[in-house]
Amino acid sequence: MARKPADQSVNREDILLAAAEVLQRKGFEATTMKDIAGAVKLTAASLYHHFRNKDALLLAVLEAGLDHIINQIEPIVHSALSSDEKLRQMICAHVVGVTHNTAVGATMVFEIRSLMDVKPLSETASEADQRAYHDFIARRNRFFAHRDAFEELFRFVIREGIANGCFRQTDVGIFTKTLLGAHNWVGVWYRPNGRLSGEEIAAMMADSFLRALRNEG
Amino acid sequence: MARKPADQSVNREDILLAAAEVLQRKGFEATTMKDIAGAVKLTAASLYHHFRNKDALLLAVLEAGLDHIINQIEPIVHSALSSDEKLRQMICAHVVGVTHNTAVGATMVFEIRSLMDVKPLSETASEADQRAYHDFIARRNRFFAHRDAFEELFRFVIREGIANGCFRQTDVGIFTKTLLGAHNWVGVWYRPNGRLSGEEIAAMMADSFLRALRNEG
DNA sequence: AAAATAATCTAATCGCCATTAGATTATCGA
DNA sequence: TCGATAATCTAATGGCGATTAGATTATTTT
Repeated sequence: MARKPADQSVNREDILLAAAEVLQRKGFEATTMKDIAGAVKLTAASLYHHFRNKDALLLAVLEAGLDHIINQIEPIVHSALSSDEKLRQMICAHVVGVTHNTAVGATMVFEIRSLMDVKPLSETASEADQRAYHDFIARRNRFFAHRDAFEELFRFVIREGIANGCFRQTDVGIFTKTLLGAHNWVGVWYRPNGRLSGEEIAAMMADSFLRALRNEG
Repeated sequence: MARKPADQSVNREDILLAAAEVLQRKGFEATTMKDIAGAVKLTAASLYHHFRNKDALLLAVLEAGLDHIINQIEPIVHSALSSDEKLRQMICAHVVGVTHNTAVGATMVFEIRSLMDVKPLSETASEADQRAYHDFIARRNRFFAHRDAFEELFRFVIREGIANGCFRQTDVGIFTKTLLGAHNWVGVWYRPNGRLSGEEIAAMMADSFLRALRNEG
């Protein structure tokens, strides 16, 4: 059967973490396979043992990051808390998540475009390449859908809060975009040794957005 | 003396606008000189008549975008309006600016990193290259300073509003980052034929942020 | 019209980078 | 210990893309 991986060999997850760091620093297009390989002390060729190609590697980084944050936020949505407390916790979880791994956070923000313009398959592609390509596209579309679902979690709670009178009447779509834009941007400017911790920043942001949303009185 | 440019020849500004559009669509690293040249019906080589190299072209795009938005916002800061009215107008001007030219807006957000890792000059560089390089670096640093000054306009008005009791006590730095993150993100999701106009979106966002900031009562 | 300069082109060059081919080495299960 | 498979390596390949060299064409000034 499958052999148990040796302790000193590099595994998929090591590569994903290192790749996120490099991708944040240089951006997808400017990052070479050699850069990523170097970050885990491999040669570029060795990466192809773990990932089909550069696009697949990027997608894997993004998937891992998205899964992680969704797993943190979904339970809050389905809890028995009040809508405003839900939203507060969701904002904190998201912002703290971004500050705890700015690499993945920033990659999620900046490198998604690179997924969009994957070059079409050449005419003369083998059967196997065709299949691999379609698998990739399907997987990518699943990722985008997953990403929309993430945003929908926020919309859901805001809608709920408006319905039960906790929040004022407002345009849910715009408010959600405003919220997520602010969150995403944290990954750009946050510095681990800065004046404030991720938790402090998260609390302040949650405070502001709840003031913006809560009903008067 | 300098010849007056012919009407049918492509000028600097045509190139900047076209370049911003291409850069938004593909990102700096993925954009080739040929792409940009094609957008104004030139060959790649011809671009070098107008710009020293690709980095200089990017910098010129960013400078133009930043100048434009600063020119819109600076007068508001120095007007006689109340702090909250100033902030409302600044938010609207910024967001509308972003929606009116998403190309420049998104480029400002996404491509600045490319300016940061400009490769250092090779050892064997000519006198002229040395000078050109240092000019470029100086110009880039001026751009970054200019960008900080833009952010400072918002901080200034918020501080002022807190001082005169118009706004609640809050962390000015964090609030400003929150605000600008939300604004910048608009360039990512806004679509000209979407449900709402840039002006409508701007008004809603300004409304939310002013609720977040205003003193109670 | 002649000289000067601006704008553009065609045709290299040169290097880098994703990807592949084909070993080689390490680890595990039997 | 043997065979299988995983993990890694070295050494191409093939193409693309920024940049340059050197014409060529267009426009303006005198």
